[in-house]
Formats: sequence, structure tokens, C-alpha cells
Amino acid sequence: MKLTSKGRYAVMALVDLARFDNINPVSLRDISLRQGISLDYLEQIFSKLKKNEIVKSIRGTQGGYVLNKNPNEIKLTNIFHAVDEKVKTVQCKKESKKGCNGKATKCVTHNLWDELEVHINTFFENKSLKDLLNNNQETRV
Amino acid sequence: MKLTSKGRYAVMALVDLARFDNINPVSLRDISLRQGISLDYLEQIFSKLKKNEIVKSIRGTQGGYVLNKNPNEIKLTNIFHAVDEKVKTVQCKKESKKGCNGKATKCVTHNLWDELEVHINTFFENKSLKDLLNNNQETRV
DNA sequence: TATAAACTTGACCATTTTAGTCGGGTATGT
DNA sequence: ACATACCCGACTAAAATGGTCAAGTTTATA
Repeated sequence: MKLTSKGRYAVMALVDLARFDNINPVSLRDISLRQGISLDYLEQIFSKLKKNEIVKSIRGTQGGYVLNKNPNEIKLTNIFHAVDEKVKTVQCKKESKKGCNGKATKCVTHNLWDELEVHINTFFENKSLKDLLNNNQETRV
Repeated sequence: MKLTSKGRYAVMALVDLARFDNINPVSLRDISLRQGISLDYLEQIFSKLKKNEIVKSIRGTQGGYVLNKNPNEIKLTNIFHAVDEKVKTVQCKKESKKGCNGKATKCVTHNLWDELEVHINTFFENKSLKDLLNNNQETRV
């Protein structure tokens, strides 16, 4: 199971972006400064976000990134998926149905991880960028 | 966030143990063979489970491990906690309340990870070893 | 009482993942 | 032209993971 700071940074950066992209594109430099995330690392992350059509880029001076969808359409699942954070726990071969560890039967925890995966994914399905924006209004800079 | 095979092995091993400890203690060697987990690695795991009073050990020939509680009293939370699987996502300093990344305000995702942590922990609070035993009766060896 | 089964402890280690850095690009507004 | 900003791929130090290995101690039982 992976849920590390790459996913966290992606969310932080997108929330930042959502707040400031009303008129102009937002540069990674600004996000980097405001959120305290390395610029080079942000570029890696945004490259993936772009490939997954979560953001659009505008090159050249005064360029930057803008959201490609409404904040309420961007679910956290989408974000994590984009940056390769796999919310995934089962090491067992899924396709085989039985025989997780070379044995003839499903390993005893197989169903458990499946359930957990669903549980977590549901949580992320139901959270959008918009929810985070509202949630943090009071602590806004 | 960590939820790796150490936690998975711990659960697998304890389910195995719960099935076979009716009369005699169960040796790690047997668990190792049945579950396909390295004996040396199991020893590390059980050392922690013992420290956390989830199992008891009986030394000497015919020795092994037995559960220290009823299966329905052993929650998955307890197991993961014992083997140092931290179901924990926030990198931010919790105690500081504000100032996650050296900034003056809470980072925008702070509340999110708190929520997720609660969400996952609830899942594990509500699952006991007994649930897993029942769940897998049909695929039993 | 010798022996083997089983737990106990701690050090060690190869591989993979993480969280970046670095160095070069290319596009474009002014 | 030039500075700003995106683009892209290679590289890397440090940590985590998933173990192995060695050298014990304890105790049932033949």
C-alpha cells in the first residue's frame, strides 16, 4: 500500500492552484514558494497531472497551469491515480482467484485487503477538490 | 502510510494460529510451512506480537505459540500496532496544530489525512480475528 | 541425561522505493 | 532578444522493506 508525500504534494498543489487560478495561470514557482515544495519535484508531479488531464499547461512568460475541470469534478481518486499512488493492499495475484502464495487456496487475508481497498477508495471517491477548498476556508492565508 | 506484508503476514499467521491452537501450542515451523512465510521472518513478527500480549509462547519441544486472548478480542488495530504498521498518513507535526511545513498555517491537506486515518482505523477497530476466521471457513484447507 | 524441537535475540544485508536534484532542453509574451 | 515558464530524462542519497544468519536458551521426552 502506498500513500506517500507525492500524493500529498499533488493534493496540496492542486488546492493551491484551485485558489489562485481564477484569472491567470498559476506558475509552479509560486506554488513551490507558497507550499514549500521543491520546484523540480513539482514539475514531475504536474507532468503526470497533465497526462491525466487534470490540469492544462500554458507555456511561455506569464504561463503556468490551470485546472482542466471544475474542482467538484476532480476526485481525490483521480489525483492519486494520476501520480501513481496505488491505493492497493493485496500482494496476492488477483486474477488467479485462488492460490495467492503458491498454495492451492486463497490466502486467509485476501478478502480482507479487498474490503479495505474498497473502503479506502470509497473515501477518496467521495472527496473532491472542492470539498477541500471549503474545508480550509478558515485557515486560508 | 505503511501497510505492508509484515502486517499481512502477522494477520495470516494469527489466523492460522487461531485455527490450530485448540489443544496444543502451534510452532512457527508449522505456520511457516502452511502459510509459506520464512521462519526467520515469522520469529521477528511473533517477538513483537508477544511483547504486545497478543500471543503467549511456550518453550521447549512441543512448544509453540498460543493466543493470549479470544479471537473476537483481538482487533486488527492491535495486530498492526504490534508489528509497527502505522496506519498514519500525516507527515505534519500534529502537536503544533498550525505550521505543518514551516509556514504559519496548517497545510491544506492536514484535515484530510486526519479524516482518512480515522476512516481506516474505524475499519480495523471493527474487524477482529474471529471475523476473519468465519469469513474464510469455506476456503479452509 | 542427551538430544532435538522450539523459542530468543541481535546483527546483518540486498533490493526497492522515496523524495528528491541536476542539466539540459522548448515555447512564448513583452 | 531575453526572461519566464513549461518539458523531459537521467541520476542519486537515504530510508524502508523483506528478509537471512548466527548463536544462543529452554524444556519435553526417549
